[in-house]
Amino acid sequence: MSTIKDIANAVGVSCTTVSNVIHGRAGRVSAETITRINDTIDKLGYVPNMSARSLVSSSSRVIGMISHLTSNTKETIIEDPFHSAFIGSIEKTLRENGYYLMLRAVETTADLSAFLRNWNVDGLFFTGVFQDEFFTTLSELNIPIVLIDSYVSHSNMCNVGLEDYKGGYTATRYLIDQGHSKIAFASPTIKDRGVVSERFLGYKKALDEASIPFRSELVFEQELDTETTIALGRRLAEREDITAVFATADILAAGIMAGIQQSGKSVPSDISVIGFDDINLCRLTSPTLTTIHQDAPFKGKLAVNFLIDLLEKNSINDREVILPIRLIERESVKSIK
Amino acid sequence: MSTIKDIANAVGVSCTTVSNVIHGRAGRVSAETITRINDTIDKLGYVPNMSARSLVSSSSRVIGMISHLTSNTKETIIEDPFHSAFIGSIEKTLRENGYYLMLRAVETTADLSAFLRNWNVDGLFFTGVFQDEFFTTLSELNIPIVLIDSYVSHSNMCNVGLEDYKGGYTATRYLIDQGHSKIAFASPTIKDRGVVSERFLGYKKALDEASIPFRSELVFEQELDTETTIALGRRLAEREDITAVFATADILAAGIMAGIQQSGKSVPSDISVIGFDDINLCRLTSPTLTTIHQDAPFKGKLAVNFLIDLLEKNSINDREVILPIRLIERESVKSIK
DNA sequence: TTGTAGGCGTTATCAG
DNA sequence: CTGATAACGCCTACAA
Repeated sequence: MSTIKDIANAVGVSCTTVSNVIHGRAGRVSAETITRINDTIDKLGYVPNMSARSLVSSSSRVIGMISHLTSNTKETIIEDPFHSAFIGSIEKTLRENGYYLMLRAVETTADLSAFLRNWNVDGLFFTGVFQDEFFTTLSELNIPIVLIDSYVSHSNMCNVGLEDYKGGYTATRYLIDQGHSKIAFASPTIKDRGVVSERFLGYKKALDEASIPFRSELVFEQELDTETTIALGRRLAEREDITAVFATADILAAGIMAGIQQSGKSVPSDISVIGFDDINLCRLTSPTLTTIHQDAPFKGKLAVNFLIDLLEKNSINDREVILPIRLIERESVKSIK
Repeated sequence: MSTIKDIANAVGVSCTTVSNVIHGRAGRVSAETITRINDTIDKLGYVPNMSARSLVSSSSRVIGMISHLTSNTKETIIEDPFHSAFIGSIEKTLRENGYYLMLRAVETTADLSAFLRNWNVDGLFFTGVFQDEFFTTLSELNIPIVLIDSYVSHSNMCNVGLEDYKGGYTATRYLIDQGHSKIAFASPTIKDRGVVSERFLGYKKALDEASIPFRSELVFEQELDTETTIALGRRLAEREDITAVFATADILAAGIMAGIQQSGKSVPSDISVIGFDDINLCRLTSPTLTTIHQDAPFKGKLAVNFLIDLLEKNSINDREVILPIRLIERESVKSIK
């Protein structure tokens, strides 16, 4: 547990000099002292005490990845298979830039700001933020924030998003092009100005363009747990007025597909299914799942780069990146032209 | 950003008294002062500066969840769908007990100990530790450590594991009971004294008990990425000397199943498949996947409870918990008796 | 080129 | 019951 003082004593210089060397303020120290100090640092195995640094500098190099717990959401973001896909790439990039990642779930805005002040948190990642009280708190926070998959914007935040509208449109349009017109829409709760609502608007747009009347009874808002999604598949299988389903998440699509199949019907012969995200699962189901692809690890990487630019006060060219989607044709959609 | 000093000034007492109240050392403070201080704390929105606490106490309430990066493992544990399942429950329980969770990937033991000293880390979670140099470092660490899924033990660590041997045995025995004798074993690299090797031993034991000779050409060690697992399924489908496969992970089993099906063969008619873990995916494939169940969130919860007991110096009844497995029969195994 | 000194917010010791 | 005071490790004016 050696400290700067130990190094200073060992070398026979003052703490200031050691500190200067550690921070690369080479101009003020003789070359010889620098090497002697560096050697001693290695020999004694000195590592900085971040608490002490944090205390004196009011910043910590701690980045929070926040998961907003709502009353009906007991799961944290971390458990969601899609989001966990990019947390690894976030940790990696942060680490390579000298930052540390804390995972934290919060229920209230008070929880959040307490957490931030507890640790002098330097920056934040947030996913799926809506235009609500929470967002207001965030916008007053005065630390760099990168929003992922959120349709809100503010001058001191950056956004990494996806062509959700286009994705919804593309999926639906594809089904229409294959001859479908009785197309169900399945998703979690459609909250205003969120990822899902954008995809929903895309769905409606495609219908509209093809002069297919929108029917609200074909919209199914569901939880994403496996039981519920399979049950939905069963219900869908019984209806005569549906030939295709657009599900806004692959796990939902897979559950629906399983439910349909368990009802003795077939995908895509009886009902076609298209998903969203292109997670690994898509290639493991039978039939394989046609879906809208997005690059989750890349999303994570972009988010970190944004945050690091903000933290290091680099100039930001844009405040927002919207990643492209693309259709991946597999086997779960049948042409009925 | 109010501090203890601010509170002290506002109330007209000393920092010491405020600190005493904050830490519930009620005996030394008058009831009236206590309420006045608490009121002011609420009014001013005081939250403790953890860096300052950490600095003076050499402990931080930070718990590290460490992911060991090896040269051939670029992925961090966090990306693994099975492990990410319990990280949420770990964060939750830690938080409820006043701890904070840092995620960190390390390559070397030096990385690890630097990290620990950077933050005065109070405790650690580790998964899949082997009897190697890394373990030696861990055992000299002198902070509470909880090992998950690791077949090494040490006096200052606790273990949360699973009946892996029994799981391997049960899966294989089940296949045998269904009339199979040409049973392949598929897994990631079998490292000595690891989860996989235990399951492998269980597999061999079951074969042995049934007087089925072990054939090393039926052992397939593979990476777990989707491409590779599907390719393995294809290879397996071409062989005449296999009627069943035991895969040590559901994602592997699912990939194999997909590969078999994509080769035009059928599961379970041509080849039976049994997995391990019982993740959600098992109910989404077609046929649904017969597997060995384990309770991942519960594993996480146990691990945290262990760690908290160690941290708070509660007496530990056992240093080790081995969670039970059980067979879940679904549709991917066919009786050929 | 190097050193001194004060302070970041908190806790603990000891004295009143 | 309450209050000074020193210390944790580090940083940064400012001084030499």
